[in-house]
Amino acid sequence: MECTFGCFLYIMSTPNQPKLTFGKNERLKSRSTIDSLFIQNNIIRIYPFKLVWITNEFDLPHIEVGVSVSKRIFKAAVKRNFIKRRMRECYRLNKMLLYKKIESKNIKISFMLIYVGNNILPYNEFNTKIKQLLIRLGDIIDKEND
RNA sequence: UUAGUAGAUCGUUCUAUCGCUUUUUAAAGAGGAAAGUCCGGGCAACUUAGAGCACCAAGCUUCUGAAAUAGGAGAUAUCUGUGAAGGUAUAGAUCAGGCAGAAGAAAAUAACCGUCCCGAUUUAUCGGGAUAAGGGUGAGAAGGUGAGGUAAGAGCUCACCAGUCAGGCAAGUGAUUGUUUGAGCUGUGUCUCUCUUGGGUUGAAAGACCAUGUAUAUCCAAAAUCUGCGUAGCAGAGCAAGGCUGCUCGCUUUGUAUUCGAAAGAAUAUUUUGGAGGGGUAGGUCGCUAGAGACUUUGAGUAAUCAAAGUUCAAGAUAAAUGAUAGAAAUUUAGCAUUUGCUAAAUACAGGACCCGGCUUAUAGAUCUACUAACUUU
RNA sequence: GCCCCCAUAGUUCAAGGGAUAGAAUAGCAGUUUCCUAAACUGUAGAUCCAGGUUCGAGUCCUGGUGGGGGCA
Repeated sequence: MECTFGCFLYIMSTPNQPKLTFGKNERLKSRSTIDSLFIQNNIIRIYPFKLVWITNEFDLPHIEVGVSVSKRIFKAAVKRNFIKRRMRECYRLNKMLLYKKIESKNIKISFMLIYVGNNILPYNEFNTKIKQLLIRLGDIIDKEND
């Protein structure tokens, strides 16, 4: 509650920023990039998430995100959908953290969020953990490009 | 009132902010099972000269249905339940064939014990025969009870009862039921077998279309070991074949290989370069949502269902949308308090993936109809 | 999404519907040895779950549960 309220204030205070959307072109879809992503195998782990990422050169600063939950751990399709929706929602609300870092660079970052936990955590934990993940990913990309 | 049985229905609602998918830019956006993928169909591709056998499935009657291991209404037998009800089975062969562990004398043309007769002698045993009334076993033991009959017995005979088969009469569309006549016809289960009906295979990752890059079938043209200088040839290196020789080193000739030819050359094959070019990978588009549709009313029918009239149709994603947060209300449960409030908790099973019809399984809670049992009151 | 297969001792595998479900190995106890190993003897341990058919199911039928594989 606290968090969403904060985000809302952030938007109101800086109206020139782009909207917090998460449309079709921001999703990770192509099979070949996913394959190469898992071959490179750059991993960041913060329980209950795992993040696999890769960078490419591109005309604009651009980010592609995919989301995944194992069928082994959660058998019911309802639970899997629920987790994926929450992950997408949390990414959508916090994605400015990453976009700020790569504003001036022509890079395409594509990464995949994988849920590794055994049970469903409450919404606040989702939010804080995904924030941590995005901040750490931004730092790593900064170092590599400088 | 409590506990049940059968059938039918619903399966949280509203507001605000930030988003997602489709597209007509203004709307719409997940179920009764969307699930399991157990049946059946549409649709698509493949195979297609026709027929039969094999194989698989179903098997009481009748109606419905596009069809079905589907549904409705019934029939008979049997099991469960006090009951309302529910489960299961039911084509044919009294006359085809096989099998039935252990137990038991014996599991089907029955003689172990027993009963009876005859003979023998060692006088309490042996041998030969007759006999299914009695005996333990077992899921199942040669229809049951009584009388006659007999050496002893036996459907051997008779009466009654139960069943089977065949015929008649009555009821019913029919399965079947009731009644009557006749035949001494009478063990249980299961499989093979016979008959009738149906079935080609694979599933939207089916299939159709567009097509960048890379490689390449095919066609056309040119060239023929490699490197350097450089476009005339030269130099160097290496390789293959032939010759000299018994063999190696070495020397020498030719230059893509094979065949034809005296030769020039021709044909075929291989490789390279350039051009044309088909299939087709990544990716994309279609298939892809108006259908054996849904709802309401009326009529027919016990019902499944059918007919007519009217109204209405706005999910179409593809690493895969339909959400998140906050607030309010509703329902249930528990506690406090006490008949109306407060507090807390909970609100099931579960998420479309081409579309329909069924079946099966999961499911908090709520509602309606009919019926049953028990208790109470009148 | 569609299609197929499997489930038996701790593990790897057997078992035509028929008596108390078998073998190897691992476990435990004992014998042997100064001790250990090897060897020998004994012992305990199991049909994924729920219904049905049958006189009788590990096996046959139905429905669930779990695991594995294939189709680009």
